[in-house]
Amino acid sequence: MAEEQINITLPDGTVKKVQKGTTGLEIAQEISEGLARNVLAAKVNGEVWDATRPINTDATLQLLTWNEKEGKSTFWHSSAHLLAEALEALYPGVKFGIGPPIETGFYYDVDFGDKTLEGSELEAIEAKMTELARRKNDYIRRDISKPEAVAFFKEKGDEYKLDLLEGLDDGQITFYEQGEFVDLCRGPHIPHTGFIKSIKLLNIAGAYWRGDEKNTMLTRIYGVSFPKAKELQEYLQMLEEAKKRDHRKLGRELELFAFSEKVGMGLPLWLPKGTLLREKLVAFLKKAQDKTGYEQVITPHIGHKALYETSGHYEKYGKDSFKPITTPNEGEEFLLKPMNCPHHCEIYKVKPRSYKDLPVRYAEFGTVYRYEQSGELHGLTRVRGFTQDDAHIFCRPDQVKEEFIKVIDLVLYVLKALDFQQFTAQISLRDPENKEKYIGSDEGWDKAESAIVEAASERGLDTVTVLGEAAFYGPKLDFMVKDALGRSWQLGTIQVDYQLPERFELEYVGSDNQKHRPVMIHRAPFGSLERFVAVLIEHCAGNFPLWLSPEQVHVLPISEKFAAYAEKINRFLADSDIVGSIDNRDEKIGRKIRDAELKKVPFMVIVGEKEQDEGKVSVRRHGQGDLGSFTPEEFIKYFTEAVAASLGK
RNA sequence: GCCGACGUAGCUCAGGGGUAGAGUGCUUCCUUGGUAAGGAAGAGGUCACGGGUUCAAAUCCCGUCGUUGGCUCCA
Repeated sequence: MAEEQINITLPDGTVKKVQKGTTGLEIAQEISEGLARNVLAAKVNGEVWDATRPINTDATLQLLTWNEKEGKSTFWHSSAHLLAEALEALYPGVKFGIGPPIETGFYYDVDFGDKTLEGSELEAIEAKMTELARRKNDYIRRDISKPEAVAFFKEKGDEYKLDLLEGLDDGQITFYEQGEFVDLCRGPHIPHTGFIKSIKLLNIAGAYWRGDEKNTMLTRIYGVSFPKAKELQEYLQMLEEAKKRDHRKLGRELELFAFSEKVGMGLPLWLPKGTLLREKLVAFLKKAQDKTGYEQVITPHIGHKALYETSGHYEKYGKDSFKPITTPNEGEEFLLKPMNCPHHCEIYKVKPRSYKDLPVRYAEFGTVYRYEQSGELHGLTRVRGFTQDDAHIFCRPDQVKEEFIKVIDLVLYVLKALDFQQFTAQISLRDPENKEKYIGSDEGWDKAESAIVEAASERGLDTVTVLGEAAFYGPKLDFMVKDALGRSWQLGTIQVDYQLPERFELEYVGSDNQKHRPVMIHRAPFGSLERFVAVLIEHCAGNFPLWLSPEQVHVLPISEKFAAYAEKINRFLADSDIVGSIDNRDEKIGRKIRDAELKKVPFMVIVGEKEQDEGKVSVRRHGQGDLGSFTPEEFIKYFTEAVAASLGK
């Protein structure tokens, strides 16, 4: 019987005629053996398939290798199955949750019953995985009926897989099998385990089944794997490098901030250099805000409980917050300020407003306190006391979009000035399935959400939209930036709010002489100074832009004989607003230079006999070395230009 | 808050049932120097805290606190 032929279109446009039922891998073999050895999966008509799955219709085909993102994730997904196989071999009777690939690597959620898995056991599991990988077991896909699948996992006693099966339709269910291990899985997978050459199980964590804290906590094992041993080494080295940028380490080394058990967890202490850095950031933003019509206000650190009851924050967060502060007056309760918006609403209300006054923009570097869960605290990125670069814009409904766009521009200006090239603009909307989590009318929400979407698209932002990430009173546009280890943090945020003006009964008189409700825009370009500084430290590895550096120059006398001249130079620099200090330790110049380099001080000014006689200074730049001899005036000029360059980036 | 790991000198870490060690930093002295570590001496630790086991605990066990990797949360 003549076999049916199908047309396979390759990415370069060539069309191959092959027999129906040919696999991606077989086509790869026709192209070259070398390619076939590296094919992990096949993208058939835009869908990622097993390379070994027969193709039965005309199709476009892209062969996926380690170089493609989908190739990697297929590889890691298969690695997760390999982990499960090893676990089942070593710990018979364990039950499995889910085991997906992640951005880098994979994990598997496992229920070990009463046993706790210790970190020391990971090595043995890795060894078992390697052993199983060497067997080059095929990953075999099998369609299975729902009753059969249910029977299989009932027999096995795996309630998690049964739970997953409940959500699947009969006819859509597939099993994958490699070696002794069978899993409920949509696939796709790599052809066989032999591709997995190098495995590292990184850590153990707890994770709730289906992400719900009411459910059982499973043991999550994170790992990463590679087709070559060298790549694992490189990856581990990259992790080591990333650790060097950790803001917690650099914060200590550069004496920027500290924590104290006695003060309390999550309550950062800003050291002099950190404070200077922070104040420079504040001055920078204030200047930008002054130009765009903001007015600074100051509000107290506590407020009547009733203030937050009005705003709705107390109902939403009261249980899990710092408890109210009581007073000698019976029944009087104040809350430590967890956000500035209610205070700013009250400022808006100090006088009647005309439509001609709007928008008003109240800005405050407002320190707030939130009782974050202890397990959430993390360096400066998640703390219990922090300062928001907050502002609230009160405007007419017809001004919302324009104001929102202006704020986007301000945020982009800030990110650009600090050289954050890579960020994600995330539109955070409410979860339509869980509307009870939010306050206010559908109408207000719809208006707010569309204002954000329109403003973002008008500015051509490349956005991702996430449902369920909105604040309880309104949707947000969040600017996300990654830390050294690739964890995403929200920095800037802009929020449109129709609810608080309602709750605080904010009004303005329109041109029709009627009372109207203004709209509120909450915004913070840094987000919080704490988190921003943390991410900034990791971003620049402690080498701050010159204008921002809390230690711009070290004056290094060759010996104490030149202490007076060094003092004179230092004063000269200080008069030009250069932040500097003299290293007058009894050390050789080589040592002083080394220490200044390690402290990442941008400029070193070296003064000895030669300089003193000539009335000059020798200049050395961090990471660049000797720049030669300058008169003090020449150096100031050079320095000033360098500052301008660091700002203009 | 939950699961795991960790907690020894300011910092980085070694050690480990018989009352503590290195490097670095710090102090003092010598040295007065030329572009990434000069030399010597000294001070500094209830081995996070509280219980328990033991003749004996920094070491083993339990609890607490803190840090940390995740989960959940994030106004």
